[in-house]
This record gives sequence, structure tokens and C-alpha cells, in this order.
Amino acid sequence: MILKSQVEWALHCCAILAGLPDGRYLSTKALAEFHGLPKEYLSKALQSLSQAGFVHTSLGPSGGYRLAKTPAELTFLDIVEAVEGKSRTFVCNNIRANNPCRPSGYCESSPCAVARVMWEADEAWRQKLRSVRLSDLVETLAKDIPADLWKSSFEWVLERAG
Amino acid sequence: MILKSQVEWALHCCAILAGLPDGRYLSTKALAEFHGLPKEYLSKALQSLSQAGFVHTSLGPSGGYRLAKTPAELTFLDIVEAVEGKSRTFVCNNIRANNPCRPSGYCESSPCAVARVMWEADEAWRQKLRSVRLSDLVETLAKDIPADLWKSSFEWVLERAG
DNA sequence: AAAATAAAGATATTTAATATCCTTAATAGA
DNA sequence: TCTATTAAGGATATTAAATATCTTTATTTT
Ligand code: FES
Ligand code: FES
Repeated sequence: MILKSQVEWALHCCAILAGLPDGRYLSTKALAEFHGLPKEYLSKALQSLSQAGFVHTSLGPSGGYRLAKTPAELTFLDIVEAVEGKSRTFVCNNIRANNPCRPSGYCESSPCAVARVMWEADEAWRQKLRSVRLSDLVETLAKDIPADLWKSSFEWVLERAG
Repeated sequence: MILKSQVEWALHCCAILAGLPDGRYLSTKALAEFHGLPKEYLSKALQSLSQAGFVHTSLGPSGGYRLAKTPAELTFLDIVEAVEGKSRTFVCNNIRANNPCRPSGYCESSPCAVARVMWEADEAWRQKLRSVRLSDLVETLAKDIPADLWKSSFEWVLERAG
């Protein structure tokens, strides 16, 4: 079980969009070039973010994407779920129902204890992702990345932002 | 991202093995029949448990599997990792290295901040799984499952245990 | 009017999950 | 000793998901 690489792409794209001045847009082309990603396929990830309502889009020349919310209002979970979907990572196929000893009309009252534990773990994962905001990420990146690289990256982006 | 169905199978099989009297073994055939699973494929999941050292095996007629540890010594994480592997659910492809603004000789000192958060969430998931023992599961199942079904299931198992 | 863009659908391609089959070695029981 | 049964592991097939590309359409800026 491995998350789609689109998760990494979407998170990095949102980190870039978080630094975009108000009212400006950045195109798929620029985001793909900046991260070295296939433009057409990255587009699918950005469409997911758009459908989830986390980015606004603009058509035509100088169009592209900008965040629909402030970085403090967006969490890792929002972004991960936008591209991975909201369904749980553990699916119970109810194999307990195949128990040959079961009375024929028997029906479970509650989800299987195995599934409940797996779902609690899934929820712990989501809770952690929910606790980190996009603004937290940007703060960390600002510390991690050398100031000159940070600066030149934003200049690169602004040159291409419509 | 969805866990393999083998995870559900392995957890349920371990729950059954946990109730097996000392020194007795239960075959793949019996476990597959009890859970309504394909015998040959279930065998792969049980082999994973065997390779991880969580079950002992016995060959020949009346052979099969038994737990290699007490139910209190086995956690959900042990079983999940045995079949899913221990590698993290988020893989960083280091797309930050494609930043066109980067100096040519530039090399990161630490993992990307994005990956660190994703790995913390992965660890939160594992920590939750680590906190639940197989013995806890058996206790819960004993409460959930009607006493007569619980009893007849174990009789079914004992009839087939070598 | 022309160029650039997001959106969405169609379609490959590649990889992982699921499943079956077969052979081998070990072992219990007749 | 012989036979049936079992786990282990390798080979292979099938199915589903992830990855990737291409095309068309509607929109918008210049
Ligand atoms: S029946 Fe699905 S987890 Fe127990
Ligand atoms: S480069 Fe991989 S998560 Fe940032």
C-alpha cells in the first residue's frame, strides 16, 4: 500500500501556490516545469484540488491556479484526500460472514472488531494529517531552504504567474 | 491507497490460531474453509506470517500453523507489516530536486518537510496498530460474538486441528 | 481574431494485487 | 516402508489500479 505520487505533487504545488500574491494565478505548465513533472498528468491532480474546492482556476492566457483559502485554512488532510479520496485505507470484506458455523439468518449488529481497530488506525493517520496546516509547512520550508534559493524560486514563479 | 485483503485474512487467521490449544496445528485448508477464502492464495499470507516468525509450521498430515508467540506478544502492527511490508506508505520521489533555481552542486541536508509530515502520519498509524495486541482483539471478539457461535466455531476448529 | 489555458474524456502503458498451478521436501500415520 | 497430507516456493496467469498521453471543448486574455 503506497500513496499515489500525485500526493507529493499536490502538496508541493500547494506550497508554491501559498506564496503567490493575491489575485495572481500559476499555470499547470509552470508548476510542472518547476517540479519536473509531466504536465498532462499533473493536471489531473490539480483538477482534483479544483473539484475539492481548494484552488480557484482562471482560463485563458495568464490563467492557472491560486489557492481558494488561506494557507492556515488548508490542512495536509484536505490535500491528501483531494487526490487519494476520502475512503478508508482498510476495506472489510466481511469474511466473518463465511463462518460455516453461523446460523443461516444470523446478521451482525456492529462492524467486525478487526475492522474497527484498522479504522481507528486509519483515523489516527488522518488526525495527524489534519493537525498540520499548509501554513505550518510553508514556515518549515522557509527555515529548511537556503534563503537565496527560496528567494530565487519565488522570483522564478512570479515571472510566470499571470 | 487500499491495504491488501490479505491483511484482513491474516488478522482473522491469527485470531483463530490464538484460540488453538498448545501444541496443535491448523491447516491452510481449514483456515481457508472457515473464512471462505482461496486456499492457495491464503497460503501466501500465512507464508508471510511464517517468514516473519509469528507462526510455527508443521508438515505432513495433521500439520499446519500455530502461533509462535502468545497473543499478548503479537500486535496488529506485527501482522499488518508481515503481509504489507514495513516500508512507509508515502514515498518521496524528491521532486524538490527538480527546482530549476537550484545551484548545480546543491544537496539537501535533510528529508523534505513534506515527506517528514507524511512520515509522521504514517508513524501515527503504525503506533495505533502497535498499541493493540492480538489478545485485545480476542477479548473484544469474545464479547461481540454470541456465545453459542463462539463455542461452535471453536469446536469446528478443534475437529480439524492436528 | 489568435493564442493560452483548465476541464474532461478517451486511451495506452506500466505496475501492483489477486489468483492458480506445479514441484519439492518433510512428516504423520497405516 | 509406503502413502497421503502438508508447507514452501517458484512460475504463471488474470484483474485492477496507477501512471501517462492525447484530443476536444469552452473560456478568457491580448
Ligand atoms: S470481517 Fe472484515 S475485518 Fe473482520
Ligand atoms: S521532495 Fe518529496 S516530499 Fe518533498
